[in-house]
Amino acid sequence: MYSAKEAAKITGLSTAALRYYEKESLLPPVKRNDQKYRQYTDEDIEWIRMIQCMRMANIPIQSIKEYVSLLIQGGKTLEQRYEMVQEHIENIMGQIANLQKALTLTQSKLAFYEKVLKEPLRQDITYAEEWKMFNHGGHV
Amino acid sequence: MYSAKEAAKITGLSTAALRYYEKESLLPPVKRNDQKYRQYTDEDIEWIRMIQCMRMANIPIQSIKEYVSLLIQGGKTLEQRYEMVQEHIENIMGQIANLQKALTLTQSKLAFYEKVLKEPLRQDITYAEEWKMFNHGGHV
DNA sequence: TCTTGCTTTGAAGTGCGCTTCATAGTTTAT
DNA sequence: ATAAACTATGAAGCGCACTTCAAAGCAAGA
Repeated sequence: MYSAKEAAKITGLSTAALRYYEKESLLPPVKRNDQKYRQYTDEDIEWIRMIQCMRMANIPIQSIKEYVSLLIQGGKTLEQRYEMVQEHIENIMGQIANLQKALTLTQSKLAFYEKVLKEPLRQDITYAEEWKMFNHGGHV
Repeated sequence: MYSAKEAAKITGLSTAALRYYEKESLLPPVKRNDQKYRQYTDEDIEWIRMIQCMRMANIPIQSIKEYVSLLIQGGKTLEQRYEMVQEHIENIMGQIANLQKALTLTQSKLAFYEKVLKEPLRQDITYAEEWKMFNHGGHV
């Protein structure tokens, strides 16, 4: 059992974010003690970690909410969850592909700068020249 | 020379977004014709593609603005740009790492669902059981 | 007792990256 | 001549994911 502050520390989220997630039904209602203070269980913490994993994949709160709703409804929603998870995977792979593209381009930019920095005479290059040279390498 | 609408079509951005970028100094002031209408050159289009590449890497507008500012100032800012680009690369690699992590977990989730779907007797699994089984596989 | 520190709540505020609106001027087609 | 289609501007609005605020309750230590 963890207090709000402890749960926040463990997960790296703010107590406000935890309350927000609960309010948005991203996690089931957290148990309270006599003083109405939240008492996060290990299960709650794991649940939060699952949410963090989904957020890390930039899955919107609303989609997580839908997934969690199905999860709570149980076994009969298995196929829907299966399809959702498939979509998530495709989404993540798309994001990775975009980032890889940007990474490749940015790395070639870095290589370009390295080259120019090694040639002191060329450091008076203008931005007009730069992007011409850079684009010649095939931008986007 | 392209009209606002043409530039929008070519880049896939809205004309409003193009004006917004210009307003925020993400691209140098675009030339106008007699009627004050914008006339995007091929260079402008390339510049916009560079911005799109950076946005694809989730680089915030403000950072792009700073980079562009240095770019326009020219050669003497080369080292600063070099450092910025290095930071961008690290940032992108970090994002990819996070997504890979999320992808791996999501794929193991999918595998779990596939397995359960192949065992009709187990489809009455509850969410409590599910995450126990799933977490046992090592969540996050 | 009184302060410090934890907690609660709903409501309002924030920052980002645009989008939409309202108003107005210009060009083209019918 | 008139309507349709394009452009311009500043300002306001929006969706998202939280954060911050304001007011209040409870608990332990000086």
